[in-house]
Amino acid sequence: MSTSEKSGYHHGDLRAALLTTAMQMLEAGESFSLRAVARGAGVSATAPYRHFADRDALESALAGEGFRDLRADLVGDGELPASLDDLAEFGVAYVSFALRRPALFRLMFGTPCDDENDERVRAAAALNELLAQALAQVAPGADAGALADAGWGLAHGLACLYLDGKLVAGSSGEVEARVRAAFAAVTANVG
Amino acid sequence: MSTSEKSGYHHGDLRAALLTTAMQMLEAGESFSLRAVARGAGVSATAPYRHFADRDALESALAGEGFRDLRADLVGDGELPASLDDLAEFGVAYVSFALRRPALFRLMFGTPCDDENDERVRAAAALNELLAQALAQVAPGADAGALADAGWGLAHGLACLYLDGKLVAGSSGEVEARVRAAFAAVTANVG
DNA sequence: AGGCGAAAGTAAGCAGTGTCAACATCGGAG
DNA sequence: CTCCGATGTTGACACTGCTTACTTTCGCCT
Repeated sequence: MSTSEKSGYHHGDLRAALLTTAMQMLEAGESFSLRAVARGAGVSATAPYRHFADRDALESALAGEGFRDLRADLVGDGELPASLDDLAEFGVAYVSFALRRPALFRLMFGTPCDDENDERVRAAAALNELLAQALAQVAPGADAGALADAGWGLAHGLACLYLDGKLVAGSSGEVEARVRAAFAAVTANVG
Repeated sequence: MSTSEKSGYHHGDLRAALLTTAMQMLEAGESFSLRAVARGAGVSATAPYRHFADRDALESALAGEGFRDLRADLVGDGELPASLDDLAEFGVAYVSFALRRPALFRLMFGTPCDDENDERVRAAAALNELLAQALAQVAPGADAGALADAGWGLAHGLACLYLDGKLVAGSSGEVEARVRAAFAAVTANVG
């Protein structure tokens, strides 16, 4: 009870509270409105405008969190992939993230990106760099750029297609298996 | 002037007119509203409800058109790909479609799919089947399913990433080149 | 301590949206 | 010719993002 509800008028840390409730709505349901977020934080409809320029700014902040979380998921055990098999696990983790937090994933990628939000751009760039490093380490000989594009593209594409139900699998275990198979089919003799 | 404006009250072929204006808005700007579409067709705000259950139904119909158009683009010259190089051209065409008609592409894939729209589902399935056929023909020996997943996933992922600006290229020619390179990096020794 | 400016919140309101219910109009089958 | 069902219209409701103007509170300076 350090940074919360001090007086009833001034919230204490509204910005964080708004991000939290917005993220919860994203995880639970699907869409959210600024007004609903404000309501959830127990605050008037226009209060969020003291902390976010507009709806897009809130969404960008959430997307930034999303990129950091995704990066954390990918790098989970703290090691970059050292082999092509490890690379496939990157893909599996990427797709799992998308399926586990679909609304967030859509927010991160589905929206036309306003490239004016520093935090969001930086978080996305960090993710990009992580993938490039991983790829370069796995296949030092090959065309690193093209391979990085392909790796990210494949993971991202599978994530989107499973998310949209364009590709269908019964269980999450089956999804993982098929993602591994797709990576295997393609990395068969690379490097 | 065969199927248009007969009396001023009854439109003649509102459903088609709505789809046309909605598609035009999609091509030109970004988003559209049911009301704006109705306005564009010169009709009251609620008239569309005689032809579409709700906004989603209109969007699904547009998405259906999109899937058919995409299929036509991919199969343009009338031939399925006979080699891996041809397959890369599939990917190039896929990405080009996404970049040429971004709003439509987002509508087709970005929206949580309501799988109750027959037309849309059928159109998407047709596209899926086309890709599977193509892949099976190119690499008859390999794991056809996994390869089809990988091919579609790679094309789709690159399309999304370029569309969102997560991958950046100066000209459309450069995009094409990088898509080809990504496919090449990955299909190097497949089959 | 006290007061004062800025920060953080509220209230009222505008334009726009998706959708519903009730009403108007017209073309075509009987 | 008449009437009925398909097609369009009007009006309204609840909701949204956002602006403007007002109020409350915090914290710093003297």
